[in-house]
Amino acid sequence: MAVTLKDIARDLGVSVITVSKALRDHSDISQETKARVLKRVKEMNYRPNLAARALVTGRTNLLGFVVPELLHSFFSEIVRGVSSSLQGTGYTLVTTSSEQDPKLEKQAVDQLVARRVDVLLVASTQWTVEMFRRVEEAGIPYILIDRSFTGLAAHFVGVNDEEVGALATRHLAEVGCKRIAHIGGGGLSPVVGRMEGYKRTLAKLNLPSDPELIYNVERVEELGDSTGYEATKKLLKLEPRPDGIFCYNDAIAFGAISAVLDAGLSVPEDVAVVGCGNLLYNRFLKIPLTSVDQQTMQIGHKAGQLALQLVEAGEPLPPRRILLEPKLVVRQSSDRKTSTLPRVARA
Amino acid sequence: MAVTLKDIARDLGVSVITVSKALRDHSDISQETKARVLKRVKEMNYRPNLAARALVTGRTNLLGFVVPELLHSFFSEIVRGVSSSLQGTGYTLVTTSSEQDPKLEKQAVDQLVARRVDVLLVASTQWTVEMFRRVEEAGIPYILIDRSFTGLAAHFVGVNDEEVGALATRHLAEVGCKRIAHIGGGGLSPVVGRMEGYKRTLAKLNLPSDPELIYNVERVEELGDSTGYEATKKLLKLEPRPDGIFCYNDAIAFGAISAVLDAGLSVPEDVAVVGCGNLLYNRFLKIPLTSVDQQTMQIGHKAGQLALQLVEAGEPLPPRRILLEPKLVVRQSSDRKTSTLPRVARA
DNA sequence: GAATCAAACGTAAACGCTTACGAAGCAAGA
DNA sequence: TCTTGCTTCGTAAGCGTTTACGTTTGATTC
Repeated sequence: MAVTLKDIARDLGVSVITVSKALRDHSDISQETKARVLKRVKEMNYRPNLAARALVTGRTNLLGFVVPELLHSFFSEIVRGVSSSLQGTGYTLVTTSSEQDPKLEKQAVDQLVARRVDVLLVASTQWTVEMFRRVEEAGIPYILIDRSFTGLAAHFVGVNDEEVGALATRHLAEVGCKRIAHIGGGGLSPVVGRMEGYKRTLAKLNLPSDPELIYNVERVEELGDSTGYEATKKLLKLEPRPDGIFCYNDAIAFGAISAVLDAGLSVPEDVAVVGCGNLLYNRFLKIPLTSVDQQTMQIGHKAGQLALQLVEAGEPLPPRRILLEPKLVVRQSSDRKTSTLPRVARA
Repeated sequence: MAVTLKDIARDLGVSVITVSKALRDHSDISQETKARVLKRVKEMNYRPNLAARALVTGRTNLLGFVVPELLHSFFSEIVRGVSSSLQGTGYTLVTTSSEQDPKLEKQAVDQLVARRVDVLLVASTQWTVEMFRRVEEAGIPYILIDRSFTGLAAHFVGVNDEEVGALATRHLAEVGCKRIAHIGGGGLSPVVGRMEGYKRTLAKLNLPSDPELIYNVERVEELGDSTGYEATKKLLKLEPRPDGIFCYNDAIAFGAISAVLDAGLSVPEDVAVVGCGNLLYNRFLKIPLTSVDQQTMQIGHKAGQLALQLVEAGEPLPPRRILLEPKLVVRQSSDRKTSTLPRVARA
């Protein structure tokens, strides 16, 4: 069916090897035959059989990327960034969603390992490190995206999550919030990091760091709008009531805002809300949402470049940790104009 | 590095063939040896080399899917639906975004054709049919998703777009709109179909079908919120002003609503707005958006199943056309409670 | 004019797997 | 005893490519 090297070789009266070499311009081949080959290749619309090549070279030219979900623009944008790095390189990106399910994630990783992808990118929902040990055994280099693990010396691309938490918390303080709550939870590194940044900042500013101001979810998949709604309903019952909420992500913040409004209170006057991720349509929301931008495109782009380096290197490289600086994007949900502290840039 | 059939065969004192057959349980192999093989395979954590298998069988167990973009939840949900069909089948889905660019789309398709994917799914941004001829030449079955082409007898999964247009337009009429505008344009089949449904419905209801009520964009990539904003600004200048806008998609509707509000008018009282696609967070918007749901998950799911049928069949099947019924989801942006016609179900 | 060398091309083998066919063993029917 | 047939396994070949190493040719050197 498809044109093979053999077809071209026969057609030109040379050996298969000559054609093969000409295509990857080996120094072995004369300019003249090289030209003849390339011409015929174009005419016959030859496409190398990548499976055959993979078999002999041991490289598939496939990159695997397992993300927790694709419905929000957050990971979609990271995927987009990775793709942009791969554009024109001949590498194909295989993206799989784990649907926030650690078991599905393992299956997806298994699939990609079985496919012998050259590099694996994972934004993991995993509790333990065991899965990655298996990837290591398979000899496949991998890069953690957005979420890292203590005790796992691996490549990582993401943001400084303590800084994320600090930015958000400090901003809420700046607009006059005195009791700042936080909705997060679960063991993921960004959750932990942001919580740290939140606590540290509260301490630094001498604001109350009351445990009951922190709402912790059990599992990752609960980090969505309905959780944000329920959590906020509970937080609003506290005495005294929190006047600012820092949410682990934007979806939670959507729910939080709804809950505040449903309680007959106003955003940002009674309660200011800040999310993380800076999703695509935050500015069209009921109350446009202030959010910590994590430079998703950049994360993806850098990760893609690192992935290419790892394949080119051909041998394990010492773990790199690429951290991007988060940026606060102020919108109505926190824009109280009652600044008590020096302000940060807005957008 | 990795365990091969040969390793297992040597280990068990049988031939490679026997192991191979046992794994795909051929009738050729006795229950006993089959059991021995499977046991050892598990112990040694053997994973077949899919590249090698692809080379000899000519099937890669890869499905390709080219989408226009992944940032909105629309295509992400379709991807999710496809994945759900593939779950546990051993097929891997390769999703690529064309970023609404016909050239990039061609490149992406070329890549996937070169990879010899077993089936190709495409939600195309193409003007012409030429690209698909090349896919046909390569002998790769393909399925059009969401967008079809007249004169291209191909498998298709999507909604009845005339019905989409009719649903939206009829609804706007039902809530009392007398001058209904439409924002769409470009040559894509859904655009054309919805416009048809819109016009037909206006005619049926004896409402004015004024050409100046229709805003046509030139190119696909313009079908976004900024276009919606600009288009609506112009539409609002008409005399008499339109009191309802049916938008080709939700992103356009976001912009439309913003423009109406910025003009000092109210939604839905002065201008009711309806979008299409029913994106994930429509209900959290400034004005929760009424939208025609296109059953994205279902589209993906059906497409995945059809794709599997096509591979299993191994030969070209007569083109199937799977049409899902669109459903109107009424929210605040059109909820005027001033019904003049019998109402449709709401959500 | 024999030895040396670089340039240009080819041979052999392998990557890991499957498909088609053949062979060995044993039981049953003639 | 010989054929027939079934079960169970193995042999041979090939999928399309690359890598390592040969071979040929003509030019260069002394």
